[in-house]
Amino acid sequence: MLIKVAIIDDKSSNRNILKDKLLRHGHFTITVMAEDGRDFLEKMKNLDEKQLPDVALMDLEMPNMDGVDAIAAGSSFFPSVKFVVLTIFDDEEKIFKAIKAGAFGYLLKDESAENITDMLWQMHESGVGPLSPGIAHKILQMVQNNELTLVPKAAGANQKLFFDLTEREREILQLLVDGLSYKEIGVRLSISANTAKKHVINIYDKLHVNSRAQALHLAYEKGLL
Amino acid sequence: MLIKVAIIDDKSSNRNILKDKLLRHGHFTITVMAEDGRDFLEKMKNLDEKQLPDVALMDLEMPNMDGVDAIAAGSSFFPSVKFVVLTIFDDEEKIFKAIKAGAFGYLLKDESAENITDMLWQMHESGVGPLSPGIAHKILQMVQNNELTLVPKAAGANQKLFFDLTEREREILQLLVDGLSYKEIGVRLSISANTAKKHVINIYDKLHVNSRAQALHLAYEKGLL
DNA sequence: ATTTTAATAATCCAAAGGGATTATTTGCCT
DNA sequence: AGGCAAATAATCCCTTTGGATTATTAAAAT
Repeated sequence: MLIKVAIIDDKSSNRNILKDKLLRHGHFTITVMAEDGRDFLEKMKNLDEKQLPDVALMDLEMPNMDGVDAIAAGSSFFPSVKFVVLTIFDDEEKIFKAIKAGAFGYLLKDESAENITDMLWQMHESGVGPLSPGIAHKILQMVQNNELTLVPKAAGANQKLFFDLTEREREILQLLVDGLSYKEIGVRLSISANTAKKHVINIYDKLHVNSRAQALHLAYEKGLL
Repeated sequence: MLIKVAIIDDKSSNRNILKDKLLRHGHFTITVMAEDGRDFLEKMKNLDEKQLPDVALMDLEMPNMDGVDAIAAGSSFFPSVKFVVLTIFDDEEKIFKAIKAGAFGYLLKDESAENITDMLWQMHESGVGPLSPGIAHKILQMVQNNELTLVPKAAGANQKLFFDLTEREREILQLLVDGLSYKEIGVRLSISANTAKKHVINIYDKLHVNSRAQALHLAYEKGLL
């Protein structure tokens, strides 16, 4: 089974070199190539499930939309994709932001071709996010320097009592949360946009709201997702 | 030049196996063996400079004085020594405490003999603290789960992690999250609905989305509120 | 067997939302 | 003093939503 990879880098030479490295390894296939974050998200939207990458190798500094923003948006809208930073930058600010945005790993470009492919392969085998040693070290130092500190996790009894939504309605609510329009919901579920709309209005009725935003608010606040 | 190593572990079999592994590698010599933290500090006091270890491989759970306390005290009194945790424990609490105490690295005992000696050798060569991949992964997750958070280093420096929203825009995003329409936002902030709308569209621009639902999705997922 | 519920779908209408553009004012930075 | 970013506001245009209503079908409950 080939690992599907997306490559996002503003320099075409970088993209092509990386592509060659990965293809030569034999376990990877490239399904998306993009030259910046905007281009990447654009291309991801028009991708069918089969082509959805397993991994997105993301450069950080890019025009239009940088890597951190692309990871934040991408990891939110495509949660199955593992976003791995691949960059020359190793300053703490960028590392922290990228991780916070949802990066699953952080690799430095001065890593050898073998190391990069190996670490990605390891990630696929073990499910463990790849980190260049220098980055791991930086993170340790951030903790030691009190730049990072432990936050007591708010122990919350997470009870999800639904507002008597039917299964179909919960399914559609989830798509609302994901930001789809009636049309898109229709396509996704193979029903007409009109029917999708009818469901949504029924949901509003049950939740006693009258807009998407309010429905999402409730859904998030009350843990209906 | 041989790397001088201290081994601190309460089980003598562990100590001896580890010692053999390191000696077999050829680049290491063992200058201290101790069976707990207290024993370790005791022996370190009565050591001349020549014998001072470069690295201390420290188990965590030990009688009398555990590894965390030993690292805290040891890294304070012997700052030239790199303390590396070597343990079977990988729970977040222990990881965090050990790092906080001054651990320079954190290795898991299920790592192969070659990996451990290699990583210690790497550490000596590059000055970078060794981390088992599983530990690195745990730390990433801690950051992502908001269990670790960036401490405001310069007081007041308002953290805008990504998307660079202005204060006004964050304020308006919050109102979007609360389900208000342009009109309502206008009334609430004493501005025209048109201006509210302009702000919202600017927010969409920065978040790279094009609907309320998508904006809320990002806001919730990435904690922009 | 019949009633009820859920899912499907369509149509009409008014309101709100999204996008592009242009313009003015304010305060901050150099 | 001049330049620049942010907040304010309006207008035009088109799409999407939200709401109400009606209708058909399949499945579940009574």
